[in-house]
Amino acid sequence: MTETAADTVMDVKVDQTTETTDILPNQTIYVNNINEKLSQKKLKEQLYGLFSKYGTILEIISSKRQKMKGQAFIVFQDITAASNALREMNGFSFFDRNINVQYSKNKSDAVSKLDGTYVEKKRERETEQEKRKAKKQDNKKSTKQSKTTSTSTPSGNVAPREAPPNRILFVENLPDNCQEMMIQMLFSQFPGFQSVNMTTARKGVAFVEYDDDIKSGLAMSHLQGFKVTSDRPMVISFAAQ
DNA sequence: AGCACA
Repeated sequence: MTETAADTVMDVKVDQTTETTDILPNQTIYVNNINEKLSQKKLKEQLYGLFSKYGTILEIISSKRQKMKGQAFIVFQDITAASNALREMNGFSFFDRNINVQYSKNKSDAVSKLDGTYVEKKRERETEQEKRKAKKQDNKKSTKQSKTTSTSTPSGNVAPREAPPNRILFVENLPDNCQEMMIQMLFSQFPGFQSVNMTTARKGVAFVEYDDDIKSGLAMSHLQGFKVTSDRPMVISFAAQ
């Protein structure tokens, strides 16, 4: 009796988890497929009642515009609250509709204002009507202005750097008297924390290492703009490769 | 279906 290994069939259960992982975690959740019969006031009341158990809700945004009907943004204070709400409430039957819950694509203004990263408005604030007309004029622009003047960075205007996700965070705009222990206490409260490195060569910056770039991103979203001192919001970016 | 905050 010889069993050939070729006869053993691997019974692989194909788990087609249809997770919407195309959007990064966000402390704001985007809800759609909401019954459009609800008035704005009633809608917000109901959403508050349903979602406040997951954590502090900073704000609920909904609009009566046709484009925005049946949708709402629920801004949580914590990303974990948003995650739990998403997990539990996606597909929930709400006034005879199964609501769809995702992370918001964008950061809410309410969050940016708390972060200190809120930028008032773009210079050219285009209404949606103007956008349509300007659409045709959307030709090539000289992309050579992408150099940011980062020679000297004033303490109030440091912007996070554009970099792909990295498990190591680059933290800057820290006050001079900021010590490594202080940074560790802040960042170690988030899962996956590994270490802090502050080089004496550059003051006011630190590198914080996590298990992976998901964990580091989560910590960043929590601590972005955190003011170690009242005039110094820390600026966090993914470290350069 | 549809990602805004005036």
